[in-house]
Amino acid sequence: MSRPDTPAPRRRTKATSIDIAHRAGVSQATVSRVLRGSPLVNAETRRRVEEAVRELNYTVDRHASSLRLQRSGTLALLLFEDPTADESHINPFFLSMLGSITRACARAGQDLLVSFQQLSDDWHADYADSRKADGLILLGYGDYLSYRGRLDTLVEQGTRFVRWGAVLPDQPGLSIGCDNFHGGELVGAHLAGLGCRRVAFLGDASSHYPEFLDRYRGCDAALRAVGGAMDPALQVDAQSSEDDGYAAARELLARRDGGGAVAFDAVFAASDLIAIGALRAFEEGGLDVPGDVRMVGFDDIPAARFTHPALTTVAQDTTSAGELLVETLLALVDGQPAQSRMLPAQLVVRRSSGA
Amino acid sequence: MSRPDTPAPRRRTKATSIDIAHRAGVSQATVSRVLRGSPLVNAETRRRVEEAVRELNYTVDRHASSLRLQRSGTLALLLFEDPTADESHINPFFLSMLGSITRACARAGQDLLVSFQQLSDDWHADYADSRKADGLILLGYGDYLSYRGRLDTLVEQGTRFVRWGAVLPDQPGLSIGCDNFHGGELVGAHLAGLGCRRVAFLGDASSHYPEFLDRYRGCDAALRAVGGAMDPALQVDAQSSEDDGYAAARELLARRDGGGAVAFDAVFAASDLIAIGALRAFEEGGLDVPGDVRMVGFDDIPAARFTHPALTTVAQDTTSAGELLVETLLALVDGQPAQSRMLPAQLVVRRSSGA
DNA sequence: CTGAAAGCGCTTACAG
DNA sequence: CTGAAAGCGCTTACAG
Repeated sequence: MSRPDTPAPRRRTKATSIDIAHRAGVSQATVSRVLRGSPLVNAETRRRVEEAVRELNYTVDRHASSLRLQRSGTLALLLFEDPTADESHINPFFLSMLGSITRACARAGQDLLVSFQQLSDDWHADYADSRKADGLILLGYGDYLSYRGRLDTLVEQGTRFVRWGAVLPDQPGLSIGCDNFHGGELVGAHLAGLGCRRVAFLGDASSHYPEFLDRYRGCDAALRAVGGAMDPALQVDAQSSEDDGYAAARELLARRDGGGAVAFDAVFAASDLIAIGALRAFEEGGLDVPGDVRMVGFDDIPAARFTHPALTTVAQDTTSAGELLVETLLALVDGQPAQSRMLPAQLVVRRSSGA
Repeated sequence: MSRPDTPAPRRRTKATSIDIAHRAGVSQATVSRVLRGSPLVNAETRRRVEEAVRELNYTVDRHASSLRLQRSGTLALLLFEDPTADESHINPFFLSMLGSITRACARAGQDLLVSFQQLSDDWHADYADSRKADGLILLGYGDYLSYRGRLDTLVEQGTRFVRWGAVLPDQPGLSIGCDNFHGGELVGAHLAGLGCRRVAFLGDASSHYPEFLDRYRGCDAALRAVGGAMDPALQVDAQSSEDDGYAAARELLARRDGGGAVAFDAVFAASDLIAIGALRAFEEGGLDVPGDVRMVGFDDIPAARFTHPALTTVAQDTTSAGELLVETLLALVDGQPAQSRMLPAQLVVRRSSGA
């Protein structure tokens, strides 16, 4: 613990490139060159500067650098939430996207600013305009048609952004998304193979929610291949929460038992959270899964392995998704060509479908 | 789609305060005063400036502002991970902390930089020194003794930081944590009340992992109150993953059936993830929970509701935790008094303890 | 290969 | 109440 007799360092005041320059006996410009890896620096000079940098524990001031470069080295992740969502819970699927995006940013040497937004907030102004971030990653459920206009504004303003969601033909900006149609097909084919023909769908299936709609259509296509089809009487709206799923399943039971008298032998829930809510409603209603009804979800959130019975679902590759989102956004920021992309979906069979 | 005949805006070049000044017919300094809410501005002047700001969709450039103010308005969350952890999965408990911290930052008007770190990385340099953030929030499991030295360095350098974890007496910097000892007591009292006297503990219970150690000791204290005690022969190391829990439970079974011949009537898993792994091991081993063994976890992660049987556990108040972490860190950054704090723990009884 | 200088876009003490 | 000016800490074209 004895102090060596080096001059007492002035704490609190961080070293600047000028301090380094003095110490290394060069100009401040040369320090900057070394730090930015310029090739026009003599090897010995470089060595001296690097030594001083190490001794003073110097790091480039990011604000000064960003101001000068007009580039922040930072990406922002805006996670949109349903304003009705429970304060403390975020859809686990997005949480795992957040994890993979964070990792992808780290690998790409980018910092990541994370923010939860209400769809109603004034987000575009905040991030891109103030140059806090070079580009935006947009993530979240929500009514697509209601925020589409915002995307147009973003494009108009020249903001660089990539969206996670349905990959649609005439869409503003770029999107990375799961191949939801094929995911739906996998579900439909799986259920059809098990003899199901009356597949209920829990989830909005309109152009307001294009991801869900694609899942619905994919399932429909697979049923049609065996002479069946989805029945609109078996579709009940639900957005994304467990409670939505619970309510939707109750509604489905009411239709079956009420005047509607519609029968179903399987349920395709548009998300795992919806499926979990539905599972609860069925358990309360005395319906056995998969005995009486087979159940399939979508997303493969961690909890899907632990539901009772364990949930058959469609996994989206969140690791690749995060990488692709970051990669695509950086291409955009660098003015390089970039395009929307769809990622493969994969069926994960567990007990709830009784396969 | 027809363009109104407004002059074609020059895109790409964001407006600066000088543009606003020209438009409002004032000096650039006055624009800055208005934007920072200075009281020394005439009401009419203020109005004109605000109008120009709106018209040009102006936002203050954060880098310039931060450079001048020597303050970034940004906090950084460093999430440490076990280097051995599965790439794609983060402990759900930390994910929910992340959620609450993000919200707390938003409420406090702070931006949040999120980064995953290995305990071995050179993190302190990166964030505080480069002034990317005004302060750090440190989150994560890991061997406390092995990173303690880093905390000392942080303190020495005058870095502002708050740590989530065990609140220890002689600790460098401030910590916010759950009252782990009391959490353990709740578990011990609950199990004792159900007649258990032989409680196994799955988790490291050394000063390397002070949070787990406190949980262990709390449970021990509660058992002692009824004339029992924890038995070191029933403690098996496990860090935090499900696989650790699985392995630890297997080891426990081996001890019971092998030369050790140690009996147990309950298991207290140091985390829910460990409990979930143990549940799997017991199911494979043909042990019924809670019939043969009662099981209690810690954290109340979302999946705890869905395990089979549903997991009795100790909930930590992540919402308050996030708020307190941010609040405390901001006090530190502002040079105001701040202190370490413990948050209450709450027992959540579900089926796995057979209560 | 290196240095002196301009300038990125702000904020605020200073002078009126 | 307002403006002119200095300066936050960098990066890089320019001139040698």
